[in-house]
Amino acid sequence: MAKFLTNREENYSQWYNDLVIKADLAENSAVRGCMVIKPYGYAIWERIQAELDKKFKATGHVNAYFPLFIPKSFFSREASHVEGFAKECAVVTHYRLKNDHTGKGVIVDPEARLEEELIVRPTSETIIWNTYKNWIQSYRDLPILVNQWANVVRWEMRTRLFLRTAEFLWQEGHTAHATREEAVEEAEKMLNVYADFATNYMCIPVIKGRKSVNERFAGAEETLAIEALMQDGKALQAGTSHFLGQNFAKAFDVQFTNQEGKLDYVWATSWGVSTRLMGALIMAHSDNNGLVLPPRLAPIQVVIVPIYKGNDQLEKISELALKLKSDLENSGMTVKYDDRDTHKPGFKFADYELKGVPVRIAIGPRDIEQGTVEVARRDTLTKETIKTENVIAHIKNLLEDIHNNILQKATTFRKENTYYTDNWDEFRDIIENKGGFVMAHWDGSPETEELIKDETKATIRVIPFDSPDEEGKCIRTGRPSERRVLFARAY
RNA sequence: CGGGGUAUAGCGCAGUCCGGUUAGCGCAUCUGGUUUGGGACCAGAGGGCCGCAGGUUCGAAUCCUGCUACCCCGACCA
Repeated sequence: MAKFLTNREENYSQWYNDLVIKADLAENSAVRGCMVIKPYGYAIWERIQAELDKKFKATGHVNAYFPLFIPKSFFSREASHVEGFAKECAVVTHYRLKNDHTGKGVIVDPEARLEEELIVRPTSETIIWNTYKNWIQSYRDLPILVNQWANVVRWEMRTRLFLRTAEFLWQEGHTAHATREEAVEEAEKMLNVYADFATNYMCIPVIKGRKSVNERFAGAEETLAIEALMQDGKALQAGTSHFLGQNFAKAFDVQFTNQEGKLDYVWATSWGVSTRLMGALIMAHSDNNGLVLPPRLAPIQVVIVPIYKGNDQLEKISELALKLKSDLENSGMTVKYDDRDTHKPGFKFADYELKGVPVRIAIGPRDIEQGTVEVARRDTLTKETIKTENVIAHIKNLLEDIHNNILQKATTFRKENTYYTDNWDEFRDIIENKGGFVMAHWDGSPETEELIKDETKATIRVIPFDSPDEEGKCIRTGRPSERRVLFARAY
């Protein structure tokens, strides 16, 4: 089985690379660091978008679109923001090509230099706050709750499909508020939206918390994040939400008149998730047979494969298959009937397993005779024979079972790979040899975090919200600590 | 951006050291037939500017120079 995939236990990162390609999710393009997201991969992203978009709308947000290009001068307005992104910006300097005078090919027209260079957005805070300045005069104009679905570019040195690409797709929410409290509440609310989505749609349990100063977003006063644990024991940040304070309002002079008639700067948040979630989805659940997709995000939830000899059999089987398909669809499921005659059933079985389709129905002549179908589930790779009249209800329940099982499995895995330690040698041993989350005490200083990072490659993923107050000593320096924080090596 | 590796048919590779028939092999593709309850079999066929651009040579996949992309390891990051 799965003889085309690298074994997960032998070489996890090669397994991941193979899987992305073989499951037809994405491939590298002719442009360095930029991927082509293939139809099946994009279909999963569309499912992610659809569900998140619903949640954004349900929490009062609206979609809009801002430019891809940002004038260079905008970046220098917020000091730490420039510093954070300067090293990875693509810059547009010219607006025209012309024919090369030697005859072949085109060159950049040196006379078409832009007066002000444009930055391809690595994120949109600057252009958006420059715009919000015109939208906001009074407290009556607030809050502004805008999201945009867009692509952004960060010129990464080393890229991996979905996990880190030079161009990626994401959504970025940018909100403006009259009070600090309201903005803080918004940032927390959206983090909860992400956490809920990760858990209940992606079947990935996450730890919510604050980022340390070192890991904070450039320009934020506070960065909140959800962290997920991958099967190789590395952490992956699955969503971030920033409380931006008045930093961008001050940088772009966005003031409003409050109810007391006084001028004040606007309070801001921004929050986002990217196509990196695809990487999380793949790495959290999949196995040596291929993808394992959570039913709520699977583009195809049920596939029906006919097994037949000759057209007579196929006709009978198709009749039942099409009836089942339409009944399942009427019950809200997405179904594909694969009656291609160009591939054998065994090939199709393996192929849909590779692609992570949660449920497969096989119908052969024996089933027609006995009034049954064979139902196989992807997560456990088990099969059972079900009476045809029960199949709709059965599969509806089965999809729920699969959802719960995948989530349960991921939760158990995380539990088994979360360690508590107060001993530095043990800490190093866990990080180096076992991987996983390590809850340990930290003295709260950026210097100590940096030191631990240099020595172990582990960083503080988050300071968890639910980490209880607990007197202790810093794992590295022995200085006093008030609570445990979450350490791990990260993607 | 530093170190290492790779680039030959759609995919995976051999050939490159030591230049010399018509550049091979497996998978995939196409045609015909037999098949179909876990990645089918037999027979035949098609497919190549040897990554790109220069150079050396009577002659270059093979030697030299430059460029580009990908993979692995570091530094940086969602």
